[in-house]
Amino acid sequence: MESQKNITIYDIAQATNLSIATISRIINKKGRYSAETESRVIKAMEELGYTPSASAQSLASNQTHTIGLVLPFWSIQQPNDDFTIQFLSGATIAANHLKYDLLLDNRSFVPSASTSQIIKRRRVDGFIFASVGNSYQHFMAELIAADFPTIYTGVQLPFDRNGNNVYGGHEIYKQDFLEICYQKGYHNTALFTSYMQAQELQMVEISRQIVEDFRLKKGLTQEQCRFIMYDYYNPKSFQYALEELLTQKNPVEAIYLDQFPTCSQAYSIIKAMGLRIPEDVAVVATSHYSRGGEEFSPKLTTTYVHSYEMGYRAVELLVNKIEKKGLEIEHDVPYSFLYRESFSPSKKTQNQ
Amino acid sequence: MESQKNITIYDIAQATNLSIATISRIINKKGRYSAETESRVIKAMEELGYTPSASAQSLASNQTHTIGLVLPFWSIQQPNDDFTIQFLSGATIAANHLKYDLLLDNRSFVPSASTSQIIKRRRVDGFIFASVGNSYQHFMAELIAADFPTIYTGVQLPFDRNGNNVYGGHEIYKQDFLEICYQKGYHNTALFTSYMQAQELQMVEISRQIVEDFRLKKGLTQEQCRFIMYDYYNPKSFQYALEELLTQKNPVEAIYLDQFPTCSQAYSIIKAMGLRIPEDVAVVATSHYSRGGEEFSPKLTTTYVHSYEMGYRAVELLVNKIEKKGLEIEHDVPYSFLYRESFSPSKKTQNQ
DNA sequence: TTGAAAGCGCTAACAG
DNA sequence: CTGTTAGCGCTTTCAA
Repeated sequence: MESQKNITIYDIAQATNLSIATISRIINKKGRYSAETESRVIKAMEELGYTPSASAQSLASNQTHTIGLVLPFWSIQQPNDDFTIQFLSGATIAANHLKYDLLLDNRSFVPSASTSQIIKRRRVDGFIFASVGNSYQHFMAELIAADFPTIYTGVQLPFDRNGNNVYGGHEIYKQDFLEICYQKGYHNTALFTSYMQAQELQMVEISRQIVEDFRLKKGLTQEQCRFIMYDYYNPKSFQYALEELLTQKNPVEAIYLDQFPTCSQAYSIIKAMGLRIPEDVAVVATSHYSRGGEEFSPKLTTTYVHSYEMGYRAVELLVNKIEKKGLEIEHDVPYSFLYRESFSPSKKTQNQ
Repeated sequence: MESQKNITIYDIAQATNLSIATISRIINKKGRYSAETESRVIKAMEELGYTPSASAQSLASNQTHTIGLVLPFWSIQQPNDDFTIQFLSGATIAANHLKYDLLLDNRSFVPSASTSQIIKRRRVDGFIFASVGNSYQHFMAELIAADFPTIYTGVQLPFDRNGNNVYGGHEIYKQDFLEICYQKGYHNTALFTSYMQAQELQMVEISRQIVEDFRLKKGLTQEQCRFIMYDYYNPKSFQYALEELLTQKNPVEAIYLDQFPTCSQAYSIIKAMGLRIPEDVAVVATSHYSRGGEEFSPKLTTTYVHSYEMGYRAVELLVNKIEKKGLEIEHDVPYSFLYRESFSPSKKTQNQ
């Protein structure tokens, strides 16, 4: 490895007979300089293969052009997390466009760290919290209170008065499913929620609440609108639950699932019982990428949560905040109800 | 937001009546200083809420304590990528332990960027390329040639003389599957490989090659050991292929799949034909997390690729390189063949 | 339009 | 064991 002297802004100042101040202006496209000077400088930079040092820039400008990204806690190995990977994709692309870097910054938020320290460390210009649950609420509250650029996913939090969130319809799409079923003439429905070891039960409770609220609102019985929690890693648990629903006096006509593997299982079970999808029972599930569901047969109807878009939007919103551009950016990323074969737009016509 | 003066190393030098040099030594646990001084300094740092500025440290020390992580190109939305998410988890944890940050650095590698510029930008101390395919080989070659700390996943590349890779058995476990079937008395086997739009066909070819090589080695016919490529998003394509294999004169006795959703489909199809797993046909698949397969019924036998471990190991190796510790770290992360119900350890005994 | 010079906050010889 | 001092490479007034 050649130990050649690192070429700096001084070298290119020298090469062009200009001062480093001018070079700096040109690098940052800031202040005034003649077009002629600019092209001369750019030429010199290319010839000498000059690239500004990121840390020198940060130190002098007090900006890092870096976004801290906090993802759900990693140490527990869990099955496919489409949300995270899609969110990450979108965030990466957006960061590229806006010329920011993404720092995976779970490290800043160790229990001992104080928010002010995190801010003062000046490692990043802002933070994005992607679906991290409650564990980070404390940090988020402080960050937001300190007016440090912060964006998080999900519904707006009580302590957040400025809408620092990007919302993908999380609590909404399950409600909508129930509503749609109700309107399309599906009379017995069930909403399944998976439970995995060591996962926050809070999510499960939210779903349970949605179902209860819906029942109340429409005056439905437990039988007409069920909430069912099952153990993800115990296929029998799901199987028994589903089989029972399918064989009772008034069998379920539509089910909602939150995991693709479970959908596959559901398909197996239903077919094994000699029932048809969607004629005998309709199936709907959550997906985080657009084609999710197409690999099923019959193709699966999904509530497609635009996780990719959410990641993109989160970065846009954050950069807007960091650079105080004051643009009006929509915080809401609506999900799509993607009708496919497993759920008929109308219950009435399906048996024709 | 209070515009209070930022507290720096000078402030804490003043508060303790020491010089900044001593403070710096204590921050970095480098050089000599008395225990008494140390505790005094630490106390002062806590009281004043001091945190060193990351960019100042980088500028002065020419180290960033940051690792650039390059993941497979994101713009194409694809289904669940367990490898990536697990790899990322492991890398995050390792980086935490070793006190490094992870920078998602697809941005450095835009077509226009030259490797030397990337290095000179000094944004990171080293790079990890996780399963990025051939698109980055050019960069990797230059980086390695320039002796810049670099680690990548997969088999060692021809231009890499130093073993800068971490290997998870990728080309091996499919071979092993065939070998195990052969030994256990499964005589007709098929290895399925999914094909997704816009994905590199190269991966598919590697699998095809494995099958051909195995046939040659054992003197098997096409019927005894098949390679089958199917369209992931066209379930019928898989279904027809599998049904045919199952109904021919000498039906397949064991199949290998590379996608979980496809496994689910296979289960459906097999059961719908009135066949049993594993008595009539055994099923094995790749998984990237340990419990993957348990959600199937009967539980799925998998070749469990330790992606999490690979991520962890990659970071360890890279840091070892960056800090020139010269530790002997194993590059190989063996996969595990996890026997579960869908594949009997012995074909002979299963019908008892 | 350009230049001079004072930092930004920290590290690392070197001297004591 | 501790202090002095010269950078690290760039940004940013303030003058010219």
